[in-house]
Amino acid sequence: MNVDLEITRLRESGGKGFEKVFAFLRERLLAGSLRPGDRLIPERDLAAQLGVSRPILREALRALTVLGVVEIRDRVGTIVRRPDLSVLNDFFTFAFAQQSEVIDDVMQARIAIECQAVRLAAERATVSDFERLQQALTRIVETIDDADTGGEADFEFHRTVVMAGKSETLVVLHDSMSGILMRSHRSRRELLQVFDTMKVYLIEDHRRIFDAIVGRDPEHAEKVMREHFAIGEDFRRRAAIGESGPRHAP
Amino acid sequence: MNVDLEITRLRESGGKGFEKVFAFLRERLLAGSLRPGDRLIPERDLAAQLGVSRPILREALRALTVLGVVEIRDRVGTIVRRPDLSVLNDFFTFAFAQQSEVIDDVMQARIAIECQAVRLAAERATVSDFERLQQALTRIVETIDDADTGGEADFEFHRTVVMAGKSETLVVLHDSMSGILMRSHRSRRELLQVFDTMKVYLIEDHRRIFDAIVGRDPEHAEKVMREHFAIGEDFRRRAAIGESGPRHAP
DNA sequence: TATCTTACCTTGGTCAGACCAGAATACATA
DNA sequence: TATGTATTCTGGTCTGACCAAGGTAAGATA
Repeated sequence: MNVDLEITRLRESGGKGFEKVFAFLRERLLAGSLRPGDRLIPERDLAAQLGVSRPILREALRALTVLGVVEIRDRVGTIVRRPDLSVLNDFFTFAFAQQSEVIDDVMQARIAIECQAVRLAAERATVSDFERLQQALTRIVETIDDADTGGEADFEFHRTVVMAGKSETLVVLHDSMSGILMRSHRSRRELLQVFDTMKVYLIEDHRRIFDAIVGRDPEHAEKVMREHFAIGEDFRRRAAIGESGPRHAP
Repeated sequence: MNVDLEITRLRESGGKGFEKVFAFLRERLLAGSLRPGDRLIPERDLAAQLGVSRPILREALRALTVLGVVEIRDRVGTIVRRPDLSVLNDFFTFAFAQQSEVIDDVMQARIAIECQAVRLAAERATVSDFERLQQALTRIVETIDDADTGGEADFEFHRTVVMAGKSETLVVLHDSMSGILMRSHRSRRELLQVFDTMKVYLIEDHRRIFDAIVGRDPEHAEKVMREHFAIGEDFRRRAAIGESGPRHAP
């Protein structure tokens, strides 16, 4: 009954097809009358009830899909999902990719995320996190001479730190920027390897971060992490000076 | 020519219609061959070129629309947009509606952003930033007795701080979370006002943040900001304890 | 009777072609 | 040259259809 009323109001309400259907579903989702795990009625029926064609309904469902609100399972049905923050990944990828010359700016966000995450990690990390960090650290040492795998090991360590912070939001944000940072990193990493002191810096810094986390010292952990970034920035600057022109063609 | 090659690869690539089209457009967008302001070719032509039907293409375009990447203008065409933050508010709305625990987690991200931003602000803030901060501070004092405008003034001050950091990325991220945090803030703010000491805390803390920025002391600025959040968290906790049941009906 | 097969129905995935209304544009006219 | 009109183009939507595979229940088998 309740539903019928809403649908009646839906037909009257402004909006062109897609808009009204999307708004309708959005309301139902937000109001909680559709809860995670629920299965929507078949597309054909739903389309009929909403007074739109199936393609239009599917546009709306697809829109909700990219928002992570529902999941369309082939030959099964449309299931309401508990949205996880991973959909932000898509968005940030787009958002950041288009302002491509702002890598340095994105770096500020990465620093923000990691400094907070390492604090949380120092408080919340479990024994398994310690193990994972230890492994990542080992891998950094092992791959110290290789640019490719070395870069990956570096990122992996930092990612492990963030995950040890147990904040899904921070993890997602961090992952979101990893893509572009990774890309920019790839283009400069050869340069970095020319410095021999780099190796020491890479290994020692990460070990100190690890120690601070294991030592349950958030304050110190952040301090070390911040220094780590500062030194990295310094290396990068020095490398840039050696480089003739930092402009890449798009 | 280049395009043809990609399209050929597209046809071969796995994925079911929608998936491949979405992935294709995504690549073009990310790669930068499609830039903000560009108008896509007509749906009919694009669908034909991609080897899918128009409804499927529209599903993909709709998906990109909710991500804020493109804008479908009726009877005009599909225009590539530079994604703005409003999309994120949509998302956080959904995420929040179904699990209120996210708030606490998002708060960690806000702390991360602001602590980094306040550091940058201490380094980069201009005289006009100082003025804006001063104004925001004044407004906090003026609205100290009103829950509604007081909350806004509070947020405005923090937003001003982030903007003074001159990092576009941090501003974007911060704005993204403002929506959801604002909403949660609204529901608890009455509770906070019961403490008289709150007023002192609110005014003094913000003034100390302001002073640290003006004093060009990043280290201290972050410290004060962090303490500010810690105390706020403490107030919130105490308020929660005073409350009988923190569960809200959905 | 209990279990295994199999045929059928449902459901999402996709397509083709069509119609509409309004924006954009070209063109004819004053 | 300026203006108004006709045509084309574009998104918005609908209809009806076909496919492939998951679910299910009737029927076959042990």
